Amino acid sequence: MRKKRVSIKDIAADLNISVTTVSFVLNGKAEEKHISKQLTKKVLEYVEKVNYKPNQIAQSLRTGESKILVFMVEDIANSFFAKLARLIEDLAYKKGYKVLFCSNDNDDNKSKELIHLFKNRQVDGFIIVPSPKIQNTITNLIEERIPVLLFDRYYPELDTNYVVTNNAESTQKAIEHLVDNGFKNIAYITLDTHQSQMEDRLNGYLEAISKYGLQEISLRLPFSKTISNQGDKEMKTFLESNPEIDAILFATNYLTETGLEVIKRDFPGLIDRIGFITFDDSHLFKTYSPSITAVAQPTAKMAQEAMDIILKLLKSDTEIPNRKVILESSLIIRDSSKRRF
Amino acid sequence: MRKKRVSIKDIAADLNISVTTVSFVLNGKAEEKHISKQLTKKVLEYVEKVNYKPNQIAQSLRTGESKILVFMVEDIANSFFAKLARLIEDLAYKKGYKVLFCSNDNDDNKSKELIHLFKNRQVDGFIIVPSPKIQNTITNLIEERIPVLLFDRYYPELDTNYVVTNNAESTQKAIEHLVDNGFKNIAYITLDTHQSQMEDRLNGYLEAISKYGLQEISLRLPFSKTISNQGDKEMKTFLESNPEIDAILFATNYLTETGLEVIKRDFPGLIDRIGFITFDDSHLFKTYSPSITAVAQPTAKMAQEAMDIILKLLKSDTEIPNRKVILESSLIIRDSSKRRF
DNA sequence: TAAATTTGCTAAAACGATTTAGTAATGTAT
DNA sequence: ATACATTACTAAATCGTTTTAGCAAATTTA
Repeated sequence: MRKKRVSIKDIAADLNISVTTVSFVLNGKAEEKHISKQLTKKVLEYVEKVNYKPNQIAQSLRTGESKILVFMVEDIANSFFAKLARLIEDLAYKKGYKVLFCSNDNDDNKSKELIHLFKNRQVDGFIIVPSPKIQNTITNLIEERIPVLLFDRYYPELDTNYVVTNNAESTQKAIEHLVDNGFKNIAYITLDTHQSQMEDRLNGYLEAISKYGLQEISLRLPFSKTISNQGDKEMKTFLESNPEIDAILFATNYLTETGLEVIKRDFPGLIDRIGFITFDDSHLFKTYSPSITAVAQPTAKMAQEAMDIILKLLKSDTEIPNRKVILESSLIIRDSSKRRF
Repeated sequence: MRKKRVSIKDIAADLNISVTTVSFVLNGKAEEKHISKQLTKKVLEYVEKVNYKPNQIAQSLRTGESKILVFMVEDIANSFFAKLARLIEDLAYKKGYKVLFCSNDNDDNKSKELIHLFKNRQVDGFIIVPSPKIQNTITNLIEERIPVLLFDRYYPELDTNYVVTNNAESTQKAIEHLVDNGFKNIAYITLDTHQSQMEDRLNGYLEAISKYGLQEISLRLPFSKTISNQGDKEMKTFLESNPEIDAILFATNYLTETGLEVIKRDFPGLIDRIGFITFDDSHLFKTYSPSITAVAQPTAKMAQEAMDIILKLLKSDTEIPNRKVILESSLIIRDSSKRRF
């Protein structure tokens, strides 16, 4: 049998006063509600003594606030999202919010289910890395005036708050850098999805390619939930049938992992002859052979902006103009993208 | 103004019946409570029509159950824990539980604060990667009969449920493997903490060393919250002052990251001459140069066992015997630990 | 046909907080 | 002396469920 926790009622009974009084004192309204200094002190001391902590579930039911935020990502095991999760966790706790993380696998049904689940738990707000087509669900949230913020990707046709990075410019810069280093046949390996982050990255690549009058050589892999070895075979045939390739840009981190495997296994020595850039940095890229050039997204800033926005939404009851934040990624240049000879 | 959600009361009013009846129907007790088939059907259909979903906060308040589990780790950004988080998330959701992840930075105060925080939120259970000295807080939880499970590390003096891996045997095997490959001066780089997982790993190393009559060469770095470049300088001087070292075993993943940086930066070529093994595998180790041998903990099994245990605890009101699960890690042998010449 | 049982349903308490709308007692202004 | 304000506090409603206890009508049993 679980020991009964002390409630505000117990305190009131023990002190022979009403729960109202206790509640007022606990909520710092003693003065405003004309509770005498002595009684206030007495209550506070007793509360301290019995180590009373209010039941947050009851508070939530009464106030409608849960002090819980949801951070929904594609996959919390992905290092990019894990990193962000940690940053957001820290910022949220500082403001008295807890964070429920969940992974949607970029799947619409899962996203919707999760959102409904959390609505019923009265979470206070959502930071969402949206799957391809959940505009309606997002719209519903907005109409119900629940704070929502899209993250990492957004819907161009939907007027919402979002925090993303300058994806097009980033790939563009990456390609320019490769061109500067003498690479001419630059391949791009991405996912076959129309989500903004990927479309933007692709557009950046295409624009840069056309700007320099280069050939487009791209591989668009279907999105699959099994992240490991995604597109293994496709990449191999792609590289075999395009032997002119002298540089590759990968659109996201797990594609890069597979890419490195394929290259190292099936094309020995190639890694040291081609230009190689990936989206999303990893600790190990610094010491990899060759060290890997990466587009690093400003995770700390992204988390900070996200929290700023969601907190603002939480505070104001009145409609406030949507904020659309686009942060700059930086190209961390390492050996893999330099002409080496 | 947030649109008011439909409540069980609304439904009762709309159908001109009592909330009790609605509740019974919704909870599948229609038959047991002798609610007629027709009325049951009517209620169900109406509920479906207005898309009613019970308010879980109210349910929690009434039942004392929140359907929320806490998974407290050292750092959710650490790939080992992020991976586990995802596995646990998936298992929990299948059973109707949500998971709150939080990071304690291996700090006792933070751990305690978090635990208190969540107790007030009436979470149903805790899976905890405990910081060095929170035995008392854990004991309190147990005494309050709240389901707890220690994870990744445990307190030998505390009789609790836990899921860990065979750390001592793992490092022992790792050293044996290095010995088999002709390495003789095997260094061990670890954290200066007395937590079980690290003590066990150290003991495994020491036993193996003494078994083969080798010299102990170990570096114990103070634990620090800033994970990046932890012990950078110490490692450098350690390697400089122990030039006889021909192999290194790293006790945990972030030490390995720093280790690789130091070796690649300050001791060019060394990585190809020494034996190198790390605890915790990474995708990139497979294609690293040289590919890195790693002790891989059975994350999927760990998560599964953890959920099994916590679910059992959640179900039974009666005391059940503590389960102490020790799972086997596997040594994934790659080039870095082989004698190469 | 009376008693007992079953059927079909509901009123109201409870979970633990917050908050509105009071009351009684005292103090102040006119 | 009367009206008005202020002080110090509280009763009761409320949030949205679950659950206990119970009632009236219909049905079965004796």
